[in-house]
Amino acid sequence: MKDLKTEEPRNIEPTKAELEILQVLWSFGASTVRFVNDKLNENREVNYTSTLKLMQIMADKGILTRDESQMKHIYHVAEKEQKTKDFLLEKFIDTMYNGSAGKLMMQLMGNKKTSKEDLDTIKELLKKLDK
Amino acid sequence: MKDLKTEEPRNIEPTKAELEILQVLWSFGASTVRFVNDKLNENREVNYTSTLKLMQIMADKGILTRDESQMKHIYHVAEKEQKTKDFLLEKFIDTMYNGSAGKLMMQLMGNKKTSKEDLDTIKELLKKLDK
DNA sequence: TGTTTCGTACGAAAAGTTTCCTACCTTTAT
DNA sequence: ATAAAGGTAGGAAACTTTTCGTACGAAACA
Repeated sequence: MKDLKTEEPRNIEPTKAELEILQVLWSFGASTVRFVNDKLNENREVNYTSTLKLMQIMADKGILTRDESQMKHIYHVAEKEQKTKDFLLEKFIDTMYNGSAGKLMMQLMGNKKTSKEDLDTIKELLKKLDK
Repeated sequence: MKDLKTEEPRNIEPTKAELEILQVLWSFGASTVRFVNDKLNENREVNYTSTLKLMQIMADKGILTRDESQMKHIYHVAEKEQKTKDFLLEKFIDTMYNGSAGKLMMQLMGNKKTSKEDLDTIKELLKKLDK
């Protein structure tokens, strides 16, 4: 058995179901299992104990930490949201665009999903960066 | 063997291992299993029959088609590369940025991975789009 | 011609992920 | 005080994905 307590906080790739949970915690902050499960059930049916189990596993992996001082444990995301998103974005760019963020940009620009507002936002950002 | 021929060509989400194979085919074009397996083995050890099996499964799912006229079957990607990438990018944006391409853009701009060249490319594109 | 090499096909094992049943404890309401 | 409601914990089942062993046919070659 590996001693998980001493493991380095290597970046872990969350599974699909884990990502759903992270999204809830990112949006609403530290929460109980009940709260997360309710949120998940707005989209699809999940049994309470399934969510509990998953969050326990995530705590074991170090993705979440929890406050057990109360009966209703409160789960926190261990890493900063931005750090995890940076990591996942980088992986996505690596696998999909051979590591070239520029290629991704270009795809975004030619994408219906990218609105005029998005483009304006970019122009603003570019101006700032130029200074 | 199940009759998969009548399946609708719904968008399928490739698994991780399937994506690796798609990347080889996207880069090098239609290939034999041997070729794909050799490429994969440049990164990690995989048994030939594992790759074969996976590509057969992908053909069953409709992700790949194959030319069986020769003994060495040639596998082709069924969908246009861009179509699959659009689909996967959209899913990524949905789960990571609540569907906002702009948010992704902003993250990219603040990202170390985005080089000056990338930014210049964007400026060029923006100019073209303005016309 | 025989043997070695290289290919496909198939099934099942192995590994990874997700779901939920059951047990049991604490809090709340009757 | 008891029942009901709601909480955690653990293990196993179910499902998905990945890997590979085995069988066997075709091609290459000695």
